[in-house]
Parts: sequence; structure tokens; C-alpha cells
Amino acid sequence: MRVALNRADLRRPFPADLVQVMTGATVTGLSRRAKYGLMHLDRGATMIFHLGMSGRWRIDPETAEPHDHLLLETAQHRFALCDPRRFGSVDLVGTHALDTWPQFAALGPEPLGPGLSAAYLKAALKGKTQSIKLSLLDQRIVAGLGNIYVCEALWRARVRPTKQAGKVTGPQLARLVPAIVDVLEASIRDGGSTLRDYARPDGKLGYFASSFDVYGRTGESCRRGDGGMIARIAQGGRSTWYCPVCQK
DNA sequence: CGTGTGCCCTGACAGC
DNA sequence: TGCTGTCAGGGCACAC
Repeated sequence: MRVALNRADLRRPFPADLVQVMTGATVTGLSRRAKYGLMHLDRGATMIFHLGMSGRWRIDPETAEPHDHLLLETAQHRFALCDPRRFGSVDLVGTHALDTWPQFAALGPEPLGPGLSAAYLKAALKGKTQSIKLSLLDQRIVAGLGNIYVCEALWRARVRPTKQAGKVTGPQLARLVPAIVDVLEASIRDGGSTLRDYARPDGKLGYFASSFDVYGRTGESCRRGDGGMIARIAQGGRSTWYCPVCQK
């Protein structure tokens, strides 16, 4: 493939050898770990990208955009990594060393994999005084959950986001695991969550946002019909939405 | 060590 | 119609 950079950095600098390593390489596969995308190359290297909050790959773009920072061109397609806020990142790691890459080595289990269970959560959260909301956002506890899905999962499991993680009860943990799985599977099925600027690579919108039970529903009534009014609070500098009636 | 805070950056939107 | 303030799907450095 052909490779071009339009600037030197996103969140951090692009790898110094990115263009040299990727130019002429062939993509042998794509995969994902937590919120990172992986592009495996035929020369023993893997490009790892994170889309941050505003990043997306534009496929066969007809026009250039100001925030197209990295351009790839294969025999079949052109790809532009567009990221207005530049909260994303691109790294280059030896394919044999992916598991020991520091950002991966510290990650918790995948929520849709076999590692997430009530027993695991009980052990991982034991003694933690931090809120369950912030603990679930911690990628070292569970890999890949973001603000929307943590809020939605806690509502489904009827757990109050401010509850200390170490004090979440056994029955609550038992509800939390399927709640996390269900909310992720539902969102994947609906094509993701379009808020302001997110779109799928083909430009289509994700419709899971229309299914939110709490996210962004400040002041609206709880869908459980318990008379609760969805509240918005701040935790760790991020917004949390929950129902004060059914989430305990 | 665990926990909490603030900041990186641009753009969209609400309210005046 | 401009202006201003606020907020955003995340992660990290840093202070205590």
C-alpha cells in the first residue's frame, strides 16, 4: 500500500517509522482489542489505531477533509483516518509482541468474551471504594466499555452508578454481567450509537441512540414506569445518567 | 498503591 | 446574525 501523513501527530506523534514500515506492505488481517483496531501487515508488524471520540475511517473519499490525517491506498481502496479532535492514536507494534504491548497487557477481559463473569467482577472490584460507574469505565477492569454503555448497563442491572464498587452485591453483579452483554449486543445489532458526529464508514447512522434508556434523558421519566425522573450527575468529569428510584 | 482532578482538541448546539 | 458557554462515544499525566 501507499501511505501519506498530513501531520506529525494525533494525541501523540505518529510512529517515526510508520510510513517506511507500511509503504509497500500488504494487509493480512484486521482485528480488535478493547477500543483499539488492529491492522496486521505482512512484514511482522501491526498498526494499532484508536479513534478517540471523533475519529473515523473514510473509505474511498471523494473529497479531502481538513482532518484527514493519515492516508492509505491499496490496489482496491483508499482510506483516510479523519479525526477532528485528534484524541485518537496510531501505533506500530511487532505482531509477535502484541500481548506484551503495555496498553494491551493491562487490559481487563473483553465483555463479550468468556472472561467476564460475576465471579471475576467480585474479585476485581473487591475492596474498591471508587464508584461502580468509574470502575466499569476503567479498561483494566473490563476492556472496551465507554460512557454510554456503562450508564445503560447500570440502569438495566438496577445498580446506582455512585455505589462503591466493592459494595455492589452478589445479586447486582449477577445482573450486571448480562446487562453489559445485552446492551453491547443490542447496540452492535442496531449499528452503533449516533450522537452528534458519529457515522459508520459508509456514512450511515447507527440507530441504537434511539433505544437509550437513560443516556441523555435528563428529566424524562424512567422507562420502568416507577415514577422516577432520570437524573444527570458528574463523575470523574463525565456525565452519568440514572434513575434514582430503581437503581440502588 | 488507589483515587480524584484536569487537560489535550475541535465542533455542534443552546441561549442570549 | 454573531457571540458565548457548555458539552462531547477517551485516555493520560499528575497530585495527594
